[in-house]
Amino acid sequence: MTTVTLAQVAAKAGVSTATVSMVLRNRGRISQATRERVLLALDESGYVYNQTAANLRNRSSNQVGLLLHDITNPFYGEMTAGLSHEMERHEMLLFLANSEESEERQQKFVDSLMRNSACGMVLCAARGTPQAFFDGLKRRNIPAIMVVRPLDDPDFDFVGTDNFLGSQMATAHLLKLGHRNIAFIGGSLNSGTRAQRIGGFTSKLLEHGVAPKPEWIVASQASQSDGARVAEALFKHYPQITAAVCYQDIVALGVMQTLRKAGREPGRDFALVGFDDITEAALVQPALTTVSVAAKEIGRKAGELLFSRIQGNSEPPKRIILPPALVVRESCGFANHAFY
Amino acid sequence: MTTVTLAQVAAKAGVSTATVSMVLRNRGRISQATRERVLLALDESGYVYNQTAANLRNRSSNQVGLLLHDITNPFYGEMTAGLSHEMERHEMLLFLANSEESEERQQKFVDSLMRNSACGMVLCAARGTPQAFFDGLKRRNIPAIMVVRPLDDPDFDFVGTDNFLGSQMATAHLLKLGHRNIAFIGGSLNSGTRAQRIGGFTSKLLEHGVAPKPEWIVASQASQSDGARVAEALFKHYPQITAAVCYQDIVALGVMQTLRKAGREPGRDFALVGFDDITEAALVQPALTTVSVAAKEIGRKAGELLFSRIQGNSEPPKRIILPPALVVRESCGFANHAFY
DNA sequence: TTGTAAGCGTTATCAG
DNA sequence: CTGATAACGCTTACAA
Repeated sequence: MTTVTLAQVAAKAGVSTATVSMVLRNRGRISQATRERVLLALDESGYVYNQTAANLRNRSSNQVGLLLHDITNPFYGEMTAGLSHEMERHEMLLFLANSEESEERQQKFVDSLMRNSACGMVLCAARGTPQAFFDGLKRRNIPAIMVVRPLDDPDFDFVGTDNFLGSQMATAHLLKLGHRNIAFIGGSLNSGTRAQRIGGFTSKLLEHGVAPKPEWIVASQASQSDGARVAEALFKHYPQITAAVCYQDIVALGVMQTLRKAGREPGRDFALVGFDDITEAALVQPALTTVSVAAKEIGRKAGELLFSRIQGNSEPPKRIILPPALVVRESCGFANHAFY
Repeated sequence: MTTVTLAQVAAKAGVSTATVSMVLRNRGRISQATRERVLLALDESGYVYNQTAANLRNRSSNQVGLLLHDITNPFYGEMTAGLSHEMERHEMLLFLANSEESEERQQKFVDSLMRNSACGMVLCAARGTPQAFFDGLKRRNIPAIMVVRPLDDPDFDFVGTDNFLGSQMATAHLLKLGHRNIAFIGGSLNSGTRAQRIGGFTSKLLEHGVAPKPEWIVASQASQSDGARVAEALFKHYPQITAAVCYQDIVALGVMQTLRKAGREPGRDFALVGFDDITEAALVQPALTTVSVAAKEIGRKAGELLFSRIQGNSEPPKRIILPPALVVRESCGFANHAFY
């Protein structure tokens, strides 16, 4: 496997490397005749452009990183698809890493990106990442967009959704349907996203004169089984609960199981709203009413913003908050008198 | 942002670049004294290794590509996690691309990998990829591991599961339970994976003296709703069917819906086996008996094999076929007298 | 044990 | 419009 170089193509075409380079990149003025000669030589030689050499020379690159904490979560799968699509449009390559919430792996990935002179990155930082990590990133001076997990450092661009508003919409929906005994199920205790969603939940309850009960706000892991487990304990103590806002769709699916096991049919005997609008939400029976946060769109927007930063856009840091939408399906009953 | 180079570190430490390079890579014999001096200079200067320059010089790289057709499919999410983890162990970076079944995007990604001198790749090729694509890949002479979708080209390494055997296990299970009128539901018509699974299905039927009925083998898209739709038509024509092997778990979930709609309870009036063992399989009611294919393990194994190829392992192409396992749950009745 | 210097394959500057 | 040639930052014979 001999690699064909520009010089070899140039020799073959009887021109200089400078000329070949210019033809390749459509720069400068090249006569039609030589251009064709070069193109032919290029074609015949089976030349493959060496991006590494170009990057070294240009002190630049076309590679960006994406750091997630859990790629197996369908939400992040969607987001990755959106970002990947956007990067592809710009002929950029996407490095992927999965921190699995390990701060060490996260740091290693970022270091690796620096060594490989990536030109930017999109991060959904591991839970509990210390400020030092972000400070280090700033010192590096490389475009970095934070996504999904809210961050209070105002120096970074951020793309996410309005958790507060989404949760308010879900809660308002249940209230309009007449529910008063509403629980909030799911999320981990130290999650900022969860804090925002709980904020939306309780504020909307209060707005309607309903006092939030702390005992009815329970955490769970991001899995169907843990959602089911947690809901079981909750409903045993408080059978008067008739509705719930769930932190995530997968948790809502678990809650559905628990309800059925107790002989209560979701959508008839109990109203349930989820969060995320994952694919399964539309497919399950009854179809899950949920707050859609457009994961793909977050990926796309993050990609767009990252690209503009790479291009040199130096406006002050932005916070792009995508509006959530309430997707009314069947899990709160077949009522369709919700106007918001 | 001035980039610190080896030369600058060398100057600072009062040694040559060769010395710094050797210290950095723990090569050659360096006296303890100078090593320490260099380490100090390295530290004080905030030096960042330039992998690009090293790669150019070495005509190598530490970057591999992963091409999928649908990253939003949970199965591939799992697989990606397995591969990513394995690559990380070897300090390699992973490029990700999502072909969305587009042959053009797939080709673009591979070309891009070549330009960036990736040192290997893992591919789950788009459906209907022409042989020319694979031939082109061979000419490139770069380690490439195919995964999941069976390929009849014997020149490539392959990691996947034994669809034939898995399907046989599922079918045998139903036969042992006494079923004779068994359908096969799901998969797209031009899928090689499906062909293998159908092969296992029919061969096992024949082994037990049951003639496979072509009308009872129906295709569907990879969604719960289409599984439901397809099953509905099937059961209307052939109410005598009492069991089914499904191409995928999600299809099986759709079939469950259809059964219930017709007043038949899965696990009691009808026996159902799925394929994939997705998370939902364990959680649905009745829990789905299914063939497990260990997506994460496929990713891990593919990574392992790729790494060995990159290291120069030139044994003939391998086919790593991970053994499927029948996970008996409740959707075929609560019988537990299956011994295989 | 350490230094010198010639590449790796591009790009860009400057002549011609 | 085209050609020489000096970088880009690192590695590695080969010298010293």
